[in-house]
Amino acid sequence: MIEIYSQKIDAYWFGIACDNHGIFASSFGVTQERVLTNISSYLPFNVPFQVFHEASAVAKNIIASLKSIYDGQEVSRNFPLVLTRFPAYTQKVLKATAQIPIGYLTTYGSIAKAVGGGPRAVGNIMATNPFAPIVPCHRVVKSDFGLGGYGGGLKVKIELLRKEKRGFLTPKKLEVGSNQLQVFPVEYTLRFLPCH
DNA sequence: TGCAAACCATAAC
DNA sequence: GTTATGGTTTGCA
Repeated sequence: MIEIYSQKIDAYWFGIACDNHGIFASSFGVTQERVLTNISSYLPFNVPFQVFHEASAVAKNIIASLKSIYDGQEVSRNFPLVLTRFPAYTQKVLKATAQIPIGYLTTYGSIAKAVGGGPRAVGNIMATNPFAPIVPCHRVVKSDFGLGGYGGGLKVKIELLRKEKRGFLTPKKLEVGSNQLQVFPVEYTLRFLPCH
């Protein structure tokens, strides 16, 4: 049985769907309804689930981490994401995205270069990211460092990136699989925005 | 700048 | 099987 929990912390609702294997989906947003429908849309249709009013200790803990991520803080914990139900390519893209460190971002095209496939395919996977904000799809932008899109609205994407500013100056390369993923300081995108 | 065409994995039919 | 759909990219005027 998959259990869904949601909880409001400050201005946002955070929610997760999990069982004892791990996390099936996570989400955050302004309204509880939005978060819950979003999460349930990512669940396998043939698996029963139940929405709980009170979060368990484990769930509360994970939700607290989601809030920390939203606040732009470093969260050093291993989230047990259940990825196996997704196509192999989708898994590769999600894993690569998960490796982007705070303070950096990359482009749809860079991910495509690192894991194969094309930029549009990567964009599609970002658009349906079941693990926001654990898999930081807000750290993926266009090749010209324009914002691209964001499920929760571009305002939120900007908000997150601003909080993640760490003052890094130069791009660097990450090892993903047998290839490399180029990442850039978030300032590369923020500098184009008003009042950065 | 702006536009058109190429690109590519998925999901929906 | 086929088609439609993008959170893209690149090239060219």
